[in-house]
Amino acid sequence: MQPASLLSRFLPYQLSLASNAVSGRIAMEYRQRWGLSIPEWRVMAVLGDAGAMTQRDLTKRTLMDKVAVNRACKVLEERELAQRAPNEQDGRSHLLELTENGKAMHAEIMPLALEMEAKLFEGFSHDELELFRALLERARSMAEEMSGEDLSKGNYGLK
Amino acid sequence: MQPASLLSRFLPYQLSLASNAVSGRIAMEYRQRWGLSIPEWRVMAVLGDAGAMTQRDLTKRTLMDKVAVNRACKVLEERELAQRAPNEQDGRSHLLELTENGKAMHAEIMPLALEMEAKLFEGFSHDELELFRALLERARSMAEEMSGEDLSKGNYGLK
DNA sequence: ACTGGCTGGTTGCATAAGCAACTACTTCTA
DNA sequence: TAGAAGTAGTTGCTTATGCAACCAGCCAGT
Repeated sequence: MQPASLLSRFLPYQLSLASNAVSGRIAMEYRQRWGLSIPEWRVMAVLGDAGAMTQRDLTKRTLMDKVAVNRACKVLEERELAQRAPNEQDGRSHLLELTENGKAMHAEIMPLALEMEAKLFEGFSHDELELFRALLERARSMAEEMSGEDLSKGNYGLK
Repeated sequence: MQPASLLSRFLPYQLSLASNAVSGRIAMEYRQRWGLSIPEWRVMAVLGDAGAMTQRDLTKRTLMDKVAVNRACKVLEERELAQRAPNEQDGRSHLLELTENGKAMHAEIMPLALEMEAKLFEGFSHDELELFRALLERARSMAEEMSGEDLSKGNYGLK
């Protein structure tokens, strides 16, 4: 029943399982309550937190693919949660910002996010969580450093 | 340049970034060296570790979707890394086992896996790594427990 | 032994996500 | 200031991945 093999002790595997479970749980919550995907949620979180910005800024902030950002923005615009204003500085891009609807949703969304985070990691001390962050950060930087490329998006180095 | 927002402190987000980076790095390695995907690699790891078994056993051991297991097995069989023997106990299934080629590859693959794991997490003590495992395990069980379903495979509760 | 329900495996369909290519605009350089 | 080169955004294509549906073989209860 339980996988008692070498695989189950393999840390990258455990990391993948935990990430999938957590992401899946959160995705389900946002999808059921507000019909938002994770990319859409991330864009809303950043716009609500930092105010109007271009898609380029959003890709930097979220570390998502520019296509993912674009598609998320399109959906948010169609749902009238965000709107695009002309960018005076650069005619190629627009400034994205939350609408009143979007701001209202953002105000509901963030508390739930923090609540879920707290629930998922309850029972661990502040120090343990900081160590956890440090380990995650280190694993990520080691993985990226080993190849010099950004591996977070399915580009398996086979351009 | 750097994302200095609330999002970047959100633990599920950090977890996702780390997992993607690590998985991407490992996937690249296996793909470049042996042309194996992660599901294929996992199946080989389990078969090499625990010997012949059915696809059903493999889904239990790897915690992957049965379709993913099936497709991985099909590829391994076509590449003559694994073969299917009739299952005396149950006419619906077959027993999968590594071929000589498969065993030879397995013998190369596992050391590299452990080496990569060591590299990714070098600089942390044994205790820190055990705590890391515990945190990952806890996050996973909390996420699964919250919904009572298996969320690891993209089923976002919308059956 | 037969029938209904169950389970392992397989296939097809739908969706998500990434890359390449393209357009429109900007910026650099001569 | 004209042309070259670079960049933001967009669209289309390809691949990966999950679920639903299906088939074949197993196993109760009768």
